[in-house]
Amino acid sequence: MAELYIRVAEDENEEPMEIPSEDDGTVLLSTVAAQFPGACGLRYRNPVSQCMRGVRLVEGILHAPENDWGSLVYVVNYPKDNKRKMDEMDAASAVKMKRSIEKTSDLIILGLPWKTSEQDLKDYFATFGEVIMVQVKRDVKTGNSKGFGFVRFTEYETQSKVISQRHMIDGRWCDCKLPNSKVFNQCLGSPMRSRKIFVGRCTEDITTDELRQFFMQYGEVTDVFIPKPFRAFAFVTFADDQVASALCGEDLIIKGVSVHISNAEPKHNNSRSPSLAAMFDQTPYQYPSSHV
DNA sequence: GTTGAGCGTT
Repeated sequence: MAELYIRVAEDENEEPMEIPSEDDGTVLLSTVAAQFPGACGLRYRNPVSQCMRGVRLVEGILHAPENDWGSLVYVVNYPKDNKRKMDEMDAASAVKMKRSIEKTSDLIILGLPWKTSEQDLKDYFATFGEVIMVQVKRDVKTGNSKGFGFVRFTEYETQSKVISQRHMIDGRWCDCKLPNSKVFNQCLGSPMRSRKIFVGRCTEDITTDELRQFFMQYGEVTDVFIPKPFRAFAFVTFADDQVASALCGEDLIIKGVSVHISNAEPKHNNSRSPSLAAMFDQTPYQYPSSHV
């Protein structure tokens, strides 16, 4: 599809602005946000049904309905807590609620045969339900399996079933459990008022632009930082601390990689996380009063 | 080129 411009407006009755598409016909959310700061998506009125329809958004990329943007006017979506008069807590509690009801987690698989590959894992676990991520942990130098890995399912019922039994994989009995990091996270108390999140388990091919485009869907992103040289983590700062705290504890999938979101800790700090310190120490962790 | 309880390059 040749490069073209699509018509975007704040509101159906406002004058539209022309916004460029990419070579493949998609439109980047970041392009929209450049003109409409805080935008998190697009919608349009379907000429046939007269209903508003949402535009497909995958990892920061907006896809044309029916592969053709046409001459329709697309209307900007904003995060609910920006536009509507919602209670202060709603954005955060909505995510937390969703998580507590039926949110899947990465599961650790212990005892894998050395030869088992990610494809083997995917083939095996697909018999239980839809798999959205598998990993075999390997020695970075030799590439040899460390004998354990991770799996993530779409459906919570699938996860429950998989946890409830042992698994014969390539001739060995393996256990699937909630990883320790998860168990601790469930004990996390009140979130701190930080607008910055720590994005752990990043791979080297994930760029700052991709992080920005991905996290835009949750709220306005004001900063992305990736340490160099590569250290497998990044920081993302939102305009709204509610968005940041709502994401803490989540495992999100970016470019097929499961990254882990936690609160960005203060720089000078002992190696133990606040939640661990709070659990094992008598003295509660003191959150810093001013922290960006 | 080995191994067999564990926990994902903060």
